[in-house]
Amino acid sequence: MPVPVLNSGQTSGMGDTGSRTLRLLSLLQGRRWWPGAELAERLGVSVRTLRRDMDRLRELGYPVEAQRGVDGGYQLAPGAALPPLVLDDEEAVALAVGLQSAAQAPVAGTAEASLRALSKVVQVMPARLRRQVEALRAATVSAPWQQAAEPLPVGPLTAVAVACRDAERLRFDYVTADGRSGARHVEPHRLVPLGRRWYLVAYDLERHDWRSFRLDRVEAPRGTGARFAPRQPPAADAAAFVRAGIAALARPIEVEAVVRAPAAVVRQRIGRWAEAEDVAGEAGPACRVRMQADDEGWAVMALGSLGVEFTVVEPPELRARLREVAARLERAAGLSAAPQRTPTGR
Amino acid sequence: MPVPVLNSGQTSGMGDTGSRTLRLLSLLQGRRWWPGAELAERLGVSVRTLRRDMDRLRELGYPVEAQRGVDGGYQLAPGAALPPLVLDDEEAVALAVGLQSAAQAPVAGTAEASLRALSKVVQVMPARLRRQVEALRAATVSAPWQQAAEPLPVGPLTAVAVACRDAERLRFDYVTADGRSGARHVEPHRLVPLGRRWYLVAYDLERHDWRSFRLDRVEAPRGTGARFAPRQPPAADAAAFVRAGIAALARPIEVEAVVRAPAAVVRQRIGRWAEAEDVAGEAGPACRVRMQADDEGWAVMALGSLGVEFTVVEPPELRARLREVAARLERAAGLSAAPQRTPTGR
DNA sequence: GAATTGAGGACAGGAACTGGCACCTGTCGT
DNA sequence: ACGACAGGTGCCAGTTCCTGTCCTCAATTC
Repeated sequence: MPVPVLNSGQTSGMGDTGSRTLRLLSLLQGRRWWPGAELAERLGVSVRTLRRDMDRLRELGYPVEAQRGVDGGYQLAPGAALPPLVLDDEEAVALAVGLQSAAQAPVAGTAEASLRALSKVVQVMPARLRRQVEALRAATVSAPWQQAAEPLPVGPLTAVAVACRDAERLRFDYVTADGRSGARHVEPHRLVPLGRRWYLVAYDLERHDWRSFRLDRVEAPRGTGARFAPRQPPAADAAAFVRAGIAALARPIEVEAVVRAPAAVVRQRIGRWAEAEDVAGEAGPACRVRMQADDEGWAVMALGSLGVEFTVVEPPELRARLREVAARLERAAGLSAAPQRTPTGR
Repeated sequence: MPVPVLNSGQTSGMGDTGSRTLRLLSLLQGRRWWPGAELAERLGVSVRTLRRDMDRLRELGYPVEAQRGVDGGYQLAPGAALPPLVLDDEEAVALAVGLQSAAQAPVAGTAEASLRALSKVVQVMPARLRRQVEALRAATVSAPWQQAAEPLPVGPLTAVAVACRDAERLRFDYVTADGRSGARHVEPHRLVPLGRRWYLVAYDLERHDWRSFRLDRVEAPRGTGARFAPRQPPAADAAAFVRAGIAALARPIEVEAVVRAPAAVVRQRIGRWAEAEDVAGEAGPACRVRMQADDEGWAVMALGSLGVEFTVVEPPELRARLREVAARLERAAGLSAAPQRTPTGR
């Protein structure tokens, strides 16, 4: 039957209490305050039964609060546990888009949880909604200069996450750092957010060893359907394993700079990607900023965007890059408005 | 047996089929594949009853798929409608953080939906989780240079959204553009995402007229508990009303530039905030970019971050700003590593 | 104090749920 | 091809639970 969501409609004679309870939950989530009479009418039951439904909800642990007297009503309050969320299509799409951007740029502790939640949603999301999410994803470049972290499509990300969760073997094509590509067949162990990227720790079934894969180099991952018994992981901490692996290859640039602004301001702006500590400056507030970047352009923009004076301390190469960008901006300012001019661009 | 959510406990004698159905849903969402026997055991019912539960779910519209034979099992597939999501605490926090950042930087069509979903979650979220969200929010500055959109705390944003949804009067302090602050008492009508900000369209009960308020200037909004009957809105399209209001005051800068890169690349990087169209360039690909910004620095960074040559066409003032930034970067590059130097900064 | 609105007990009829059993139907391994 | 496995279905009997109605309280507002 074409049930929209938890609601068969007028329900002429059917007295299915389970579905009704969910509808009630949905109604309570959709508006803060409801008069009992209206709820009863919407659910197609008597007021007495509505009260019984409320009792049921309360027994299940939902903090349904009621107000008596004139203008009384019911309301769902924050409680100990989170009730099941009943979302409509638009909300689900928004949720997926939001969660995805949260998963892309992993915040402290929420990355894994974001991914788990995202997997749950995507797994049960109708195909048409998934297409919407994919379409909107293109619009959610979180930061223009953050090209290092190209947004991953939802599908692959969650596909891998689900495979990890369910201990399902995985096949994909992988492009190594030196550009060679090849098919892989692995037993996925865990997804690790590190820096601004996701890494997959997995047991490579052909190389018979543990490997870590950069997720943005994983192409077309697909579960094989074959489940496996979890192996002894290569390290107690999967993140440590990945860190050890990538430390051997490309190490990110360690940037250190002195910025003529209070540390608080810098933290506010660059946030999680930098550490800032105030230093004594004889010319107004200043702070020392340390950050990691795997792209010089990124660091330049992050610092330049602060809008205050700064000096680069640590990687001398960065100065050349700064001059380069400065020159480019200078050219952009100097050129006439006419689009045709010297092709200095790449 | 000690089921976390949706379960009152062992329920000695009560045959709570509704709760069990939800638990089943939760289990199915938490793992892709389940053998029937295990599910039955977890739910404490016979396999026969489990099958009936599956039937129930299917009747409710959930696409439960089953696999027969050795190694068979059940799995919840994407279907026509979205089932209620059963999330744990961490996932809920991640969801709130993600949705909030999605709501902060409104993407095309998802802003309102994000906010709706966020309201639903926050409304029923236990206080301890709300504190976690608030704590994590600080870490989610979406883009360093995007200082224009200081992140709004979750509380106020959703408080206003809920008040709009439920037609509840609202009190708050408001700081006008010229710095005066005062208490307001309004009937909130709608939240409108415009540019990178939220505006509240509301009927001001003291000034007896419709006003639009910039949400980041709204302080400590709190619902009064008094509900009101919706008035005739000031305009069919709330967004138009806001647009008319702010057009009278500070109009954003219209930036036009020619960038030496394909339009597709620019769109990818600056995404939703700019329109780009390819133009014929005799020196490689080029495109004309139009964007709105209410901050010159923003525009400079957006363009500068593209990493390619460009020229500013439209606001001549922007060129001065470009030179200024270029000079600053040049100074940052030229200065010695020692932090002490001429205080050219502001 | 009256009106409103939720809380809760009692009751009777009826609907629905549960477990068990038999049997069918795909799927996979031997 | 055969058998084991696991889900699908029909049926039955017993029990439970749900629902609407009627009535009385309790809290809140005017």
